[in-house]
Amino acid sequence: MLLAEDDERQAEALRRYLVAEGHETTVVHDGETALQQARQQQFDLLVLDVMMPKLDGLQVCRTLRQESDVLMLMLTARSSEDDLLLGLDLGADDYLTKPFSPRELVARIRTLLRRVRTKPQESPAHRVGRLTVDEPRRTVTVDGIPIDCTAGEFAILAAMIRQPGRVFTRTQLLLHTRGIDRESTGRTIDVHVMNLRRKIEANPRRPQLLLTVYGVGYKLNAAAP
Amino acid sequence: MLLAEDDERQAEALRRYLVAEGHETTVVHDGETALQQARQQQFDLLVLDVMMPKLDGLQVCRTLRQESDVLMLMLTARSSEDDLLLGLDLGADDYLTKPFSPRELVARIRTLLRRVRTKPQESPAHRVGRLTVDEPRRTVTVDGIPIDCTAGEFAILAAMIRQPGRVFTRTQLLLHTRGIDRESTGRTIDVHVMNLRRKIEANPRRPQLLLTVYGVGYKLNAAAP
DNA sequence: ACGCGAATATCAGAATCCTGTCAGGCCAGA
DNA sequence: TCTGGCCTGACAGGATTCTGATATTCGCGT
Repeated sequence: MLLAEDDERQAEALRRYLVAEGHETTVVHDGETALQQARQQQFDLLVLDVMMPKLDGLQVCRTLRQESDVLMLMLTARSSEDDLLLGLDLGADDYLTKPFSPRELVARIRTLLRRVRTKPQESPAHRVGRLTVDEPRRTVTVDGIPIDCTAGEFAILAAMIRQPGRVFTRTQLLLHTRGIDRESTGRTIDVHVMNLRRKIEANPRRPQLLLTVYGVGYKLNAAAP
Repeated sequence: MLLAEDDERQAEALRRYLVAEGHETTVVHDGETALQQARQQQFDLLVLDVMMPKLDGLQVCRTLRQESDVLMLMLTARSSEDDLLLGLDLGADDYLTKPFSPRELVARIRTLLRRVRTKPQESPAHRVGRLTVDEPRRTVTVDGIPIDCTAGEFAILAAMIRQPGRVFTRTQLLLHTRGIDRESTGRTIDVHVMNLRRKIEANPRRPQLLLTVYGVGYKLNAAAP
């Protein structure tokens, strides 16, 4: 779970509450970092304060909703109805007005999570052919043999194995490695892919798993032995 | 959608609001009838007032949650936190305290529905006759046999299969392949179409799928075997 | 049915773009 | 400071796209 709240004291109080409830919680203090983290890691839920430096919660919400279906719960000090409606319309899944009790936050979180958890039974480790990627553990194996991956390499693999077969452009992959939406004319992604192939492919010259889609980007071969 | 609210005046006001939003709405005035209706019909969402005759909203919620995963939104006049927590823990998906504005109700409903609707959205593969085009995967099949396409060829097919039967001019198709508006007097598109026909048509000389519209451009035959 | 001009199909070489790969510099953490 | 990872720019080989020229087909008027 990601908690984005710029008031450090309040953030810490909430974090303890959440951890006590059994939620692994990452805390950030501004919108930009929140966006970056959310793009790099797959959280089960984001708790976003509306008022934050650099990028406010509403902007983070709107931006992320374009890219993902992750659950988002907004916190606001303001109680104006318009803000509330705006938040929900932007794609937030719930909304809480300060001051609120930690118990209520926890209850709403439980409700949101129950809704998604009862639907897709997600297995902890993704698998495609002889390749497995375990996101929580950050481990990669090929034929059961563990592979050492750097952070960037893992981000690319994780993004791709979430939707095997789907084609990702370099820009999309950059989003997952760096979080920031930055244009890059360079060969960054290519280099990462090359390094990955050296690690996971039997013959890096003839990739079986990590395929290139000429003129577009890369994809994982969903139909691999 | 099922609306269970014992105050007839308020029920009618909400019903109008919901209908205006495009929701087919059934109204009942007590918990027993609500339960009965919900068991008979499959609603996309139940809006339950907590205070109702015969069976209150919390009881309806608890009972139904044993039997189904239907979305439930609770309305309550009481604002005590305990009631709120109870409602959510019983399995409600959202909770609204009176007085609330109809706009807020509508916004929350939209949020709840969006979440479930975006879930079973997994088959974005277009199909016309024996041809299928899967955009995220960038795959093309004819009679289930995968076809190799270049980026430009795929762009043309994808554009056309989004609106089968519609005629595209060469200029429009160029826009899809090159992205930018660029004048071309040449035979570029014709060449791509020819290459495509070789790949997807049984007899490229007598196209069945990718038809030419003399003097205008090309189209996909929407009525293909 | 026939012929004519215009539009399209086809071909192959040229021009362009894309990727794989390498080496060097930069940056942050140990 | 040192190390490992990341980014950048350059280059070559290869795939794709474009460009003309030429052949074929179409629409239409006779």
